[in-house]
Amino acid sequence: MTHGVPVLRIDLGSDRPAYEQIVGGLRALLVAGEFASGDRLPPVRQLAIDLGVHHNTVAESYRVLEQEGWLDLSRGRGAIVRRRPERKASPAAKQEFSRRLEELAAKAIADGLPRASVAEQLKALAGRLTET
Amino acid sequence: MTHGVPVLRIDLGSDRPAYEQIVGGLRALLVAGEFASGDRLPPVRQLAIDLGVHHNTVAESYRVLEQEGWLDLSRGRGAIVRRRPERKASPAAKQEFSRRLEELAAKAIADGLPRASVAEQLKALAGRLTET
DNA sequence: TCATAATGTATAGTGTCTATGTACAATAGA
DNA sequence: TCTATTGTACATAGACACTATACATTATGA
Repeated sequence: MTHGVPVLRIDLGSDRPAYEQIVGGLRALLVAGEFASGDRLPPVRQLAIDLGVHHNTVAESYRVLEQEGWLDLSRGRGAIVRRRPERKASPAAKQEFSRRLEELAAKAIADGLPRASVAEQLKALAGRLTET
Repeated sequence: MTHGVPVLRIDLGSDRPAYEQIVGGLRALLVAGEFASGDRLPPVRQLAIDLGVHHNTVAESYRVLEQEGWLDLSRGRGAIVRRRPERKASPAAKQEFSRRLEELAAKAIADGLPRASVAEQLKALAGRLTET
């Protein structure tokens, strides 16, 4: 009955689909190395309760991550984190990232964040990515 | 009959809604100061043809930008860029940006972009935002 | 072993969103 | 005024997001 700290939080009021927020949040944790290979993610029903959504919504998210190679899913056993082979970036992926990044920053500035503040966050993340 | 360079390009194959890509792309241009107050955006039908979508789809995008204060819309006259009062960033906006940024970077890395490359792009954008 | 709980999966239903087709209304320009 | 230009309104089709419910598989422990 481990009901420790929820792995994740989402914004139900957001116009962004819940399953997408879940995928994005978990992927970020996975990329950050927060889970070791063999670790088990919470059961869909448990995470669903924590987040306030239906368990099928969590299941859908898990399936996306399985598709991406992050998870092994099976009934009865759960969602197990997998060692995932590095993949080679497509040129499209790089361009997509570039575009989305620009749009995201523009949105933040449009929302009133000072450019300096946005730049600061960008540099901070860049630093976190290159350290070690 | 000015049919100069298209203002914008979108990816019709993307799972991202076309109108959202249009909004995001135009907003980025607006934030970058590519349009002066009083400039006219292309008529919905013209841009629709350039992008390969229905004119109502472009119209929906224009309406979003009008809602955000970027445009003045009216029949017969077109979509005119407006001077837009700066707004004060809500705490939620800052947190939202932070979260989205992390997820975006994680997605890029998951797609195979080297962390160094992602960091590079982040720093490059930060530089562009702070110059001048 | 066997019953039961735990866990992911399948399917159907409902409401919303996205994009389009078509017709309409307001403005500009000759 | 007449016509072209431009944004708008509304209906429709299809896809999508989320939920309810039942099912299949695996683990657990008596």
